[in-house]
Amino acid sequence: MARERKFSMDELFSAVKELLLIHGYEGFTFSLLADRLKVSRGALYKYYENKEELITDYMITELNQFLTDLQKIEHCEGFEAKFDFLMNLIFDMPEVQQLIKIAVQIPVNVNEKVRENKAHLDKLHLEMYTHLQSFINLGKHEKKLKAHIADGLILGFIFQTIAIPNHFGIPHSEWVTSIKEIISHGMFTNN
Amino acid sequence: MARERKFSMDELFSAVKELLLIHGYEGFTFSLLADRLKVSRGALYKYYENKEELITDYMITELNQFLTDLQKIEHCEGFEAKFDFLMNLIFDMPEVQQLIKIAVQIPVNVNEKVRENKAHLDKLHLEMYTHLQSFINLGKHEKKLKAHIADGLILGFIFQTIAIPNHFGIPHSEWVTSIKEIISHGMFTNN
DNA sequence: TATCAAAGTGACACAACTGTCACCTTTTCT
DNA sequence: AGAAAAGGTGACAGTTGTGTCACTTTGATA
Repeated sequence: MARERKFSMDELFSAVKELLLIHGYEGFTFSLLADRLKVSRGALYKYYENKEELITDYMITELNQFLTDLQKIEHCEGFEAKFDFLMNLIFDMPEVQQLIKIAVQIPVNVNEKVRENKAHLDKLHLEMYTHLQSFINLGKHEKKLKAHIADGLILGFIFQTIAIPNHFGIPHSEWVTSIKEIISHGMFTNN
Repeated sequence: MARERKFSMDELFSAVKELLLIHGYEGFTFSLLADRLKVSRGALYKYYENKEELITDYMITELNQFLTDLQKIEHCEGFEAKFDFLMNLIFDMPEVQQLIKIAVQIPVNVNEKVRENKAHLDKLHLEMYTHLQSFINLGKHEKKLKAHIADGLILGFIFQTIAIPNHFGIPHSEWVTSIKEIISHGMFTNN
């Protein structure tokens, strides 16, 4: 016994994502979002008390999605298959890195709900790193990854390179292939 | 015949930089800046009509500095020396990449001054790429850089990797050495 | 078809940022 | 000492965002 909603949760979150990436955390407002969803600003307050709650809620959903996909890395046999899987996964969600950076900016002292959400986010973030850590351990154990390079750098490297802006419009498949090659064997020739 | 200023141009710009990196373009305000400089907001309007003028002006100074330093790459003999020089240069200004991203967000339709500044910035940006382009050409000509990897990707890669956040506090020298190694020869072993 | 709960609206009061300006302060030059 | 010029201040009006709330709309169900 309820009226139909003018926007689905999916539409809401995809609008949040879009606006966050364009305007950044501080530039994101309920007014922008309401306009975008063709709804009055007041309607949004039926669901969230403030933008911090909304954004953290969205981030949790996004990170959960990423983690669910990431779990499937276990189905890949051996380091190289896992590496390929991971690269493709990250290429499908190139914004994850940027969103995590935005998440850090959210103040915690807004209310209890936000504190909870941030804690939840931290948990997910940690879980993500645990998974990736075991991937790196495998790579080093199989002697595929250089042992003397710090794990944190390997991780950071993989995430960061995905976010390289393709200013010159290089075709996607060439782009992906080349990035994989640089990450694996560098941009220098072997002479 | 004038009164002493409460802040130097250097202090102004370094405050702008700091606040920009923390709050992003939309989160940057004259109020924040005035507080930071311990000056009234009105004082800032003696120098700049709005934040767009101020930010673009700052960016021009920053990019000019970077370019001046970059020119010195010509003093290095051969590709490998130039590569080392460039890596060190970028490591000394890891924020350049992030600032350029912010520059893109500045709207052009504020006033004539801002339009001019943006055009100037574009010119400097292009000049920077021209320099780097000839660096890459040299690398490919000396057969040090893989010829089949697009120039735009090589550039993007170098810039982007510098900005990898060192979350785990790996010592700077190890960090730099490892990044150079990955860029040059990848993170895979040669088996 | 009458009811009721969820969804949505628009107005209100408040807070923050913006741009301007009359006025005050400090310094230097004559 | 007095004028001139640049630096600095605080208040004002305007705009945009925030959070709340009484009220209306919608649609399933009893």
